[in-house]
Amino acid sequence: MYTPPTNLQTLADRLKVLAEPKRLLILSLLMEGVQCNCELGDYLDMGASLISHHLRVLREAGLVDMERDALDGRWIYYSVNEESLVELNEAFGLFFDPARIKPRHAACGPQGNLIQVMMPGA
Amino acid sequence: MYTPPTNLQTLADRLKVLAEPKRLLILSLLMEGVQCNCELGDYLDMGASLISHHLRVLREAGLVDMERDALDGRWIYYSVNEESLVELNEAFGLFFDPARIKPRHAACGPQGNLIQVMMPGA
DNA sequence: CCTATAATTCAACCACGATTAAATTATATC
DNA sequence: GATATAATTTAATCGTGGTTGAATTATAGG
Repeated sequence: MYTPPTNLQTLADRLKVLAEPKRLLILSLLMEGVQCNCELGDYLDMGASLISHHLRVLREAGLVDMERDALDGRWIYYSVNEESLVELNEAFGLFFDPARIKPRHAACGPQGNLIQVMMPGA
Repeated sequence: MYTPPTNLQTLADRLKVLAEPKRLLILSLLMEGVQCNCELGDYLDMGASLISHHLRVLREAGLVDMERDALDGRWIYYSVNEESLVELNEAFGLFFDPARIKPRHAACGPQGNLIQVMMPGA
């Protein structure tokens, strides 16, 4: 059985979290310094419940952190976890590196057989 | 309404194509020089029909190319489209760049009001 | 306590896409 | 033409996850 270079399941999990336009939108806003659910709601035209849902997914993936306001605990501020973003960038860069592309090796089909015919000893 | 830096829908579309472990597996094999459906089947323990499905998705996304064998047209060889992989890498690198993270600006909550109190002219 | 606010959780609905097996296409060989 | 092979397409099933509104939690202030 073929064993891939990196853990594909975890890579796919991370990608799945990000493969959602509204989550990318939220992440983008968080990167630009926007913070709490209420303000996100102003920008995003989504229900607070839906924003909470997406924030939870992002948080469980380790991409964002949350923090209650010290003065008024009703307010929760979200921010992007820089470490996880660095990791993400590295993982993507490694897996989708064009340098990984190797030339074809004709192991099947007539081209593959051709090699057998011309190089019987191989 | 907030306008994100890049087209988030197209970015999400690309991510959605890749957010699938078996497609990542196929892509990984293609990058390592494996070519046709039959051989992929040997490595992947999937039905040919499912492999075809995933290859189609990857092809429609522009990530892989297909080519019929010149000698025996029944065989089809797949390969990774290097250009699209380069683009992908760039797009990911730009969007998930940790340098994009800006410091918080407290526009709401008590912290936000605090600014109003202390700097009424702002 | 009671009310108000910020946010989350819950329950229900719905659509999209992975998966499977059967049918179909395309090509080659006799 | 008839048969075989490589691969795709089709049709049907099924689970996961986005979406919504209502109920719930957590906190603050009178």
